[in-house]
Amino acid sequence: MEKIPGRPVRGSKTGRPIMVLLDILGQRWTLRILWELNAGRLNFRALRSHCDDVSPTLLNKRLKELRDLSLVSLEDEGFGLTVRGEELVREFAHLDHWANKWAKDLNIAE
Amino acid sequence: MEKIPGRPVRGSKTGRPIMVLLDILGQRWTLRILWELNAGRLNFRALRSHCDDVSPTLLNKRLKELRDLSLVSLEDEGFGLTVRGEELVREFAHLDHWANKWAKDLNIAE
DNA sequence: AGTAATGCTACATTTTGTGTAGCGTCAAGG
DNA sequence: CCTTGACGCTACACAAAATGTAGCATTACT
Repeated sequence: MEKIPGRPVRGSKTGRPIMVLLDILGQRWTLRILWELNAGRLNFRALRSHCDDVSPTLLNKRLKELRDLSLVSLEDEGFGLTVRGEELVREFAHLDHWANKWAKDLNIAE
Repeated sequence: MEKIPGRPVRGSKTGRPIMVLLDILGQRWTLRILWELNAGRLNFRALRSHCDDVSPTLLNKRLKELRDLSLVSLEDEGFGLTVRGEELVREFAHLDHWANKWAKDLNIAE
């Protein structure tokens, strides 16, 4: 079934946009794909290798979803984020920095 | 296998913290759990019902991971975010607002 | 015609998630 | 004491999702 805000989603009968979003981002590789595309456009095979050779089956599935949701587009230069996609990634753009700090703290704490 | 920054993860041989993080957040219910706990402490059963009755098997699994990573803690008042967990959620705290705008735009565009 | 690159599909296997029932522990009430 | 109820959590059979490998169809260039 297609995932669209307003439509109920696995894990939420309401279809509240935030729940749809969390459901989508909580699928394997979705976050990673957005992350990799944020660094620049890539064609299918290049994106695949950037994503540690995720299976093409799944990559294609995710790209379809992301394109349906207007977060990713495919143009001559390859796959890339739409304006909306860029906006979304910007919302958690500090994750990289945070993750490094977190990792450092964890190593100390354990 | 345990998920810890520095350790290779499904989808990344390097173990770069950001990759570990994206891998964890990209598991079903992880983002949602953090989101629900961000609104306040909850006990196991309450959290479960907030998460649309996710299976206890999985909820327990996720909570274990999140506790290992010092993002969630269990105290007398129930499960809740640690200081680090709160920090993390803050990194994408604007998602709710963004998701509403996104949903509105999508409905117009389709 | 031959070669190479593109996005993408098929399919058998493995991994992950689901749903229901219920266990073991503990604290309060009768 | 002995139920009763709430707690975190586990067992297990079933279903869904992800993986990995091979390769197809199309386009463009030689």
